[in-house]
Amino acid sequence: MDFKDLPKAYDSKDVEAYIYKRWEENGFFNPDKLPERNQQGAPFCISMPPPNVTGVLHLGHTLENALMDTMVRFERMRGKKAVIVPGTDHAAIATQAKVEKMLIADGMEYPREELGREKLLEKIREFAEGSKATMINQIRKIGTSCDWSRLAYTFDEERNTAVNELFTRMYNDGLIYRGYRVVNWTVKGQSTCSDDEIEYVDRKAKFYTFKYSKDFPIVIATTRPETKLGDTAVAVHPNDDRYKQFIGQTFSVDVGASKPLNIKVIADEEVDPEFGTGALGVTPAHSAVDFAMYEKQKAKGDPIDIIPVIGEDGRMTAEAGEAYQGLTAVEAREKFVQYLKDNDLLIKEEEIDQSVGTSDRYGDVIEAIPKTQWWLDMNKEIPGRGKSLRDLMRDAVTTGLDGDKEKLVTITPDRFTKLYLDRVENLRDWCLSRQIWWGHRIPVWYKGEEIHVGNTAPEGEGWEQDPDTLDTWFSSGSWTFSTLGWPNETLDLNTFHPTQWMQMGYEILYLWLMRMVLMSTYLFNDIPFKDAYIHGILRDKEGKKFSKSSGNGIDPIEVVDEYGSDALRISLLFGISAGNDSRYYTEKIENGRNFTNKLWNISRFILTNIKQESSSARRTTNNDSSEGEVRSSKYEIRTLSDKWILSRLEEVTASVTKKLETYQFSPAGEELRDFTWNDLADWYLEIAKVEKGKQEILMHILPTILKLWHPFMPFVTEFIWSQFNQDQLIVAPWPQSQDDVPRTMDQEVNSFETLRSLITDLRRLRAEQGIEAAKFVEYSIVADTYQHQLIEENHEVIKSLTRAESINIEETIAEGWATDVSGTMTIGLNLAGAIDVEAEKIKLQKEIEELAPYIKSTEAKLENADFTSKAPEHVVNSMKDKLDEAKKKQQALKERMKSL
RNA sequence: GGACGUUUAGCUCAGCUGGUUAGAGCGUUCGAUUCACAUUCGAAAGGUCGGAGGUUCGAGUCCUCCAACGUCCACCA
Repeated sequence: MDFKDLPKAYDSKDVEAYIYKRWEENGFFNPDKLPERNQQGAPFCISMPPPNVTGVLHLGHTLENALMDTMVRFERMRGKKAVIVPGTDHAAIATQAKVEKMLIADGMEYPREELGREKLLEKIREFAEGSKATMINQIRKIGTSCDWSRLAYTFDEERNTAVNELFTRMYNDGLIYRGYRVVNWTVKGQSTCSDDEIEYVDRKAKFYTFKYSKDFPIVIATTRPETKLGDTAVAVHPNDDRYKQFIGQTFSVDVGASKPLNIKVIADEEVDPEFGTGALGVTPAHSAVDFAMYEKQKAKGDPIDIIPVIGEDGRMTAEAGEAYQGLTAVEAREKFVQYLKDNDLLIKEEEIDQSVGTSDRYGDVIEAIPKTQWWLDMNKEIPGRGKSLRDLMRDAVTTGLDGDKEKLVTITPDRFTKLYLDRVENLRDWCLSRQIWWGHRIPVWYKGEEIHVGNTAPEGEGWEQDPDTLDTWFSSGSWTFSTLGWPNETLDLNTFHPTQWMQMGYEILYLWLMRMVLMSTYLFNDIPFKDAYIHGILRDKEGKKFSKSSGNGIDPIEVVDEYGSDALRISLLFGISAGNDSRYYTEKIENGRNFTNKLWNISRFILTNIKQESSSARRTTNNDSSEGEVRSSKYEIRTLSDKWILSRLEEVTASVTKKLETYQFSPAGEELRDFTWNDLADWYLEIAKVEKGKQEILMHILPTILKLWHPFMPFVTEFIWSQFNQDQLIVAPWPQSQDDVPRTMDQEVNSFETLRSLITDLRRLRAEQGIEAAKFVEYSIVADTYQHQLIEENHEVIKSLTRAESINIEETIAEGWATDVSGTMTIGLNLAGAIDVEAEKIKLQKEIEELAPYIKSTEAKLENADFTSKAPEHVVNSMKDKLDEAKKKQQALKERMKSL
C-alpha cells in the first residue's frame, strides 16, 4: 500500500491483523531471532502473569498486557535481548469451582460423585483448553509481543516436573512436613484452603454469654455455641484473681449431649482479662487459636482433649452427641441455644458486628476443622543456610539477599514494601494440600508406614499416591524459573533469571509476589525479578469494581474491534499511577481513538507533503536498521520554528526515555501526546504550510515520534513506518537524545514562545471583537527593536496563522482600533472605527487590575532581605525577570488606557 | 483494634527531592466546513489545592490534629 492511498481516517482492523502477523513471521518476539544488536544486548525478561484458564480476558488483563508490552518494546528498541514469556494458569480451585458450577447449572447435582475423578478432570481439561485458546488469541489481538515459542502452562509436563522437584527438595530439607492441625475448610468445595484464599465479609452475629452448667464456676461467651460441644478447656489469664483458684481443676459438665464434657481450667497469657468475661472456652478442634493452646498444653505435659464435633460435610459428628449428630451447624446452634435457655444457663444474647471468613471461590463460610495435611514451614532453618524462608523473604526486599543490592527486589510504589513486610512477619505455615482434583498431585506415595517423596512413583508394587493436589500458588510461585526450563540447567535460565521486570495488581501481592520470592530465594538464593511494578485495579465510571455479578463487565475484544488496540492501550495507560485504581469509561477510549487518528493524519500530511514538495524523490529508504537516524544528518535548520521544534523534540525524547525507565507510563505518554498534538500538529505543521521546504526536517521528526510512540501504540506506528521503510519499527533503534541540548537553543525556544503567544493574542483579539473567521484583518503592533525583528522574520507565518491582510509595526495604535497587550507588545486590530471605547477601557482596566496584586506581592518578596538572601539565586533572578515583564506590560496597558 | 491510600477546575486525574501568576483530558460557552485530520481547527470561562494549626524567606508539596471516602490486615473468644 502506498501512502497516497492512506484513507483519511485510520481503520485499525485490517492494519492490526496484518501487522501482528508480520511481526510473528519475522520472529522478533523471540529473543533468539532478534537482530545482532539485540543479541549482544543485556537480557530483559518479563514473565507474563499467567491468566487463569477460567474463561476470557477482561480489561485488567489488557492493562497488564499494555504495561508489559510497553516495557518490552521500549527495551527491545533500546537494544536489549528482550522477551515476554507467556503462559496460562490452570488455577486449580478456581477452575474446578467454575466447571462444577457450570455442571450444576446444567442440572448435575453432585458433579464429583456423579462423574468421578477421571471424568470430571476430563471435563475441566476440555474447558481449560478452550479458555487457553481463547485467551491466547485475545493476547495477540491486544498486540503483546510475547514469544509464543516459549509458551508455558502451569499444568503442563515441564511445569509438573518443576513442581515435583521443588516439593521434593523442600521435603528433603525438612521444610515440608505432614501434620495434623486445624485447617480452613470449605464445605461446598470439600477442600482446605490457605489463609490467603479467605475473603472476610462483615455481618451481624449473635454473641451468647453463658455457663456450661449450673455448677460450673466460670462464665464464657461465643458466637458459635454449637462448637462448644467440643470444648475441653477454659482458658483464663494466670493472674486473674477471679479465676486463679480454679486453674488446674477439671469439671465434668453436662451440656445435654450424650456424655458430659470434661473441662479443664488452664492458664494462658494470651487471654485478655478485660475482654468479655475474661475466660475463653477452648475448642481445639474448631479454632486455630484454641488449637495452638492445645499444642501448648501438650508441650507443657498438661494435655487437654481435642473433640471434633463438626465434620467435613459441615454436619455435627457423633462426638457431638446423639441429639446433635447429623444436624447442620446452624441447626445445632439453635438447638443448643434453646437448651441453654431452657436450663437457665444463657446469661446474655446480644447482636454484634462480625467479620466472617468465606471461601473466595465457593463463597461458603470457612469452617475450622482438624486434618492431616502437608505444610510448608516458614520458621525452620534451611539446612546449611542459617536462615528460614521467612528470613529470605524479608531479606529480599530490605537488604537484598546476603546484603547484596543486586539481589534486592524493588517494589514500585514503595509503600507496598511495607505491606509485604508486615505480612511476612505474620505468615503462618502454608497449608499446601488441597482435596480438589484439578491440580498437581502431591508427589508423595504411601505403602503402609512407608513414605516416598519424589518426582516419580517408586519402584515396586503397592504404592499409592497421595490423592490430594497442590495449592495452585505452589506452581505459580515457581513461574519465573519453571518457564525458563528449571530444573534443567538451560541457557534460558542462565540468561534470563532473575527476570528484570514484573507487574501485577496489588490484590495478588501476598498470594503471588511473596510466593515467587519464597521459591526463588529458596532454590537459587536469588530473587525472581529485579523490579516489581504494582498497578491498581480498573473500575467502571462510577468507581465500582468490574464484576460479573454487577453486570458491568466489558469485553476488551469488542473494544478493540470498535476502537483499535492502540486506542485501548493508551486509554488504559493514560491516567494511571502506580498502585492506584483507575476508572474506565467510553470517553477515554474515544480520546485514545482520536489521538490514534491524529497521529495517522500527521503522518499522512508529512508523507504526502514530502511527495508534493520533493519532486526529486528525496524520500530515503532505510535499509540498514542500525542506521535509524540516517535522515537526521540531512536536514538543514533554517527558521526559528525549525530550531524550536527540534529543540522540543530533543527535550521530549530525553524526558520520555527517562520516564519509561522509571515506569511512569502515564506521564510519558501524556508528554508525548502534548508534543505531538499541541506542538507538532497545531504549530509546526501549520507553520510548515507557510514556510515550506521542511521535507528533511519532517522526515526526521516523523520517524522519531513513531519510535517514541511505538511502545504505546505498536500497530499504527508500525504500519505508518512500513510506508517508508524496509525494516521494521519493532526493532528500530530507540532515538538518542543529547542531554546537552545546545544552550543557544534556549533563546530560540523563548523567542518562539513569544511568537506563539503573540499569534494567540492576535487571534483572541479578533475573536473577542466577533470578527468572522474567514475575514482578513489588519493588525498593527507596537514593538521594541528585538520584537520588531522577530515579527519581520516571521511575518508570513503570523499573517497566515492569524488570517491577516497586513501586519504593521507602528509607534502607536491608531484611534478607533481594538487593542490588547501581548507580553510587552501592544497589539491593535483595525475595526474601521466600529469600536466600543467604553468596553475597551473596561477590558484594559480589568487587565491592569489583575496584574496589580502579582506585581505588589512580587515586589514585596524581592524587598524582603530574608528571601533574597536565603532563596537560591536562580529563583530570585527569574522572579526579577518576571516582575520586570509584568511591569512593562502594565505600563503598556496604562499607556493604551491614556490614549483612548 | 491496627495499617495504608484518597480528598486539587462540573467530571476523571497529573503535580518528582517545598520555589515563577496551580496543569491535562473530557465536559461547557463562543466561532469555524481553508487544500492531513469535524475521530478536526481557533478562542474563552472555570480550582487557591477537604478542614484547623505549625515549620519556613517561601507549602498543593513537609509536620501535627481533625473529617469524609476507600482498601488491606487482626487469634472481636
